[in-house]
Amino acid sequence: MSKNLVIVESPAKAKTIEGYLGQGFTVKSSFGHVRDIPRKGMGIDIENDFTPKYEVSEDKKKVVAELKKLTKAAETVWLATDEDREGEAISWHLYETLGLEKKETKRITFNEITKTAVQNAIENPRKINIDLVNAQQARRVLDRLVGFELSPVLWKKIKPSLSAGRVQSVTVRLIVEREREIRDFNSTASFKVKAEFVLNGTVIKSDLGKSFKTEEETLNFLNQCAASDFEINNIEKKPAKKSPAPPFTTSTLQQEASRKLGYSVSRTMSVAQKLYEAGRITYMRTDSINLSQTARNGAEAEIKKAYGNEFSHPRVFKTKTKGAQEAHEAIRPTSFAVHSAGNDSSENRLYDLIWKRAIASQMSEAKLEKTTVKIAGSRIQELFTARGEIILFEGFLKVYLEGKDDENDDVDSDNEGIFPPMKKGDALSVKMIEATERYTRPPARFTEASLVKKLEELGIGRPSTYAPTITTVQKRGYVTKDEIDYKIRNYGQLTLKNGEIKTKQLTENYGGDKNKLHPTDIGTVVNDFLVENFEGVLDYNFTASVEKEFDDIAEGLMNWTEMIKKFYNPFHTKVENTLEHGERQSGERVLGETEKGEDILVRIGRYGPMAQIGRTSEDENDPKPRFSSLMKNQSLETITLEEVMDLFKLPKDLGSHEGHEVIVSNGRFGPYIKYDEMFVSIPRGEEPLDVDLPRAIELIKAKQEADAPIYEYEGLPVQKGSGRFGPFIKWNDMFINVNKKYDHDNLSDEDIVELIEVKKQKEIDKVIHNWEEEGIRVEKARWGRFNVIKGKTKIELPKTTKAEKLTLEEVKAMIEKAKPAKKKPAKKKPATKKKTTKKK
DNA sequence: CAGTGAGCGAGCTTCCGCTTGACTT
Repeated sequence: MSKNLVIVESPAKAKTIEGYLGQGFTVKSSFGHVRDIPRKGMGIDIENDFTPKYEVSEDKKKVVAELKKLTKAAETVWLATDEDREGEAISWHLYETLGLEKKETKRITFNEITKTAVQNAIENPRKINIDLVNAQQARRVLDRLVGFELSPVLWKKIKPSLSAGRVQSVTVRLIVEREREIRDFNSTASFKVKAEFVLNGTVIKSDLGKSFKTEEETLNFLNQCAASDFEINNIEKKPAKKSPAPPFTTSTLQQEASRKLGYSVSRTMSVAQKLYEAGRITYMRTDSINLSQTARNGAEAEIKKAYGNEFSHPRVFKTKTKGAQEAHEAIRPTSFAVHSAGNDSSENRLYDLIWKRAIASQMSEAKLEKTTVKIAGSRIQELFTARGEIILFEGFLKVYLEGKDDENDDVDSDNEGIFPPMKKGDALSVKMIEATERYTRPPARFTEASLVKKLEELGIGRPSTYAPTITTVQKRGYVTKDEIDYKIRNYGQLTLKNGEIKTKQLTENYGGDKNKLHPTDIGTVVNDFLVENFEGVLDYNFTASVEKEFDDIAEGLMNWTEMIKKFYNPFHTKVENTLEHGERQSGERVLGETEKGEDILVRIGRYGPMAQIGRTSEDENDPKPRFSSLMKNQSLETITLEEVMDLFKLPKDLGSHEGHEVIVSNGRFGPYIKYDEMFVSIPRGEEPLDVDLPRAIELIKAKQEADAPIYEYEGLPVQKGSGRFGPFIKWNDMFINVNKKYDHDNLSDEDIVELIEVKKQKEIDKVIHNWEEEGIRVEKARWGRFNVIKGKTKIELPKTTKAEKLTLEEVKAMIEKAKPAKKKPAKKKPATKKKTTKKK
């Protein structure tokens, strides 16, 4: 047993550091926080100075037990968790749970993992900083109070199981408000003019500073152009510089990987995690843009070697990010000498991006020369402008240029670089002048990455939570990335060529989006409710202002329970008031009424957004209201009366085909055709009301073909398909992923047999118990957990379960206990039976 | 939940941050 036990947060870090410390030191990891407020219940003694009740988290019991054992054997325990608020708290929780009062305990920190930094830390130990710990407790308690008091208000006033919190609710707010900006945006059109001139055989592209409101004005202008002589009016040359961006933080890595590689933020994180575990890059959850001295030296050496001395320009970057805690370095390669790394192409590409960005940050500026040429026409007032840029010295551009989010930028008339020799007064001939009608564009919807950028600017959330937050708001149904259909509009184009003006009418798509975040109806209703009643917490500056107070607590200038009390008292009063007086919210909008005077309205129902004709009345003899779900691409805020009336035209009987009825309807998964026990989805963009019988039969046939078995194995059909996790084959109710190794379109019979056999063996391997006569199985499940399965009932058991030792009796008892919790809809009462066919 | 949109109402849901995990349709 080793004399010294060092505890860090991450196992990969533990491995590295153990190498630096050598004999006499054992380095272990806590895997993050080990203790927390219980998952269920408030877990805070509000009456008693907000004392939090802490317990070792279920999935950390094993880790804690092992650390306890090692602690006993060690002479000195070194708490080497991160140097920020959460890290300090982890150390304190370890101190408390491992019983370190009786031990020689030292707190050490380093914000870079280099040999000198680690050895330095060992020579300069300190004590746990309880002020910093208290700042973390305040953060934790505040988040629990906000989350667990606001959520129940939503359950009562809107819908059960909803959630609210300091971070997620503001995230949703950003998306809801952006959508409203887009909806309310007044798009105006104007004619933008571009021209191509020729000088000594070279084409010069340019554009006009002014745009024209009407076609008439534009035509007039082009007529003047046709009668004009053009000449160079002015030439201006200006030197310019470009500097490299700092190395990556979590947020900027997510943005660039999204722009340049098309990765989602969670994919970026999991690919980066692999590179980190392989020792290729430094820690990927960081808000720092700082590089260690060792790293800067490494970069300098590599730049000089690979590109030459003149390309090297060592730099130290200072963060401007609000609330940055800088417990780690920026994200960089562990060795700059390694130009390429990773086990597959996604790892390769991300590593390449990280390497280039970090290297570029230590390289010289690029030197440019920008040229602006003004061109005048004899019969027009306005000047055309041509711009060019020449690179005099590449500098960092040799390896890397930061991407841009697409902006409202129609200017693509920049010349590639060099203009032909020219002087003021030179005559130009017109190759073409083109005026195109362009609409102003509303702000862009957020992508995952641009949302992360915004959150970081507001100081909301942390590197470790950006990706999970985006998942949460989607999982709660507040936000989706569903495709938004394009609309079509006309625009005009006037072209002057060879002295002749031609007019064209063209069409373009607009308003559609793919992979962009937008709110659902429930997200919008929840947001409006929260903003109206809890403006303080939903304020974009709420986090920033409490962060300031956390800083004061960390400095020892403020008492944490005082701070929480000051927040909680008015907040809690507001919660109580809202519970008592707040109205139930359903996002209801009355769109009109029928001839009989019944309301036609839309609102959120038990199963989502719906339309309704008539109201439920007290009198049982009154007719029941009619209901219909909204289509996926419709929303409460924008649906029209006409669209609502169309909904009630479904289900629609199209007639029959080969002895079976063909019915068009709208369901949980969108519009579909029902035909002989078979459901066929109607493709996106196709109006269900426009589908006629021949089209329906076409779709049915296509589906039958796609579903046709591709093989038969042990008497059961094998089908193929493509789902959320890529291509699969289906056999005997099992989904079997077909990985890239196979050609999914042309699977051979041998491939199919192999895939099935491998899957079958996997299924057998994960079974721990199988009581066949009872129909009960115990199987291995994800995260080291176990599942008890009986028919459709599935109970998840924690990791710590000794699954092998479970007896049938114990398992049966579990199933019994679990049953009442599983709410099963009541059996259909014969009394509510409806007619099976609508037609008489 | 791919025909729904109440029900008597019990008992449930929920936060943010720090880690890794390696399954799912």
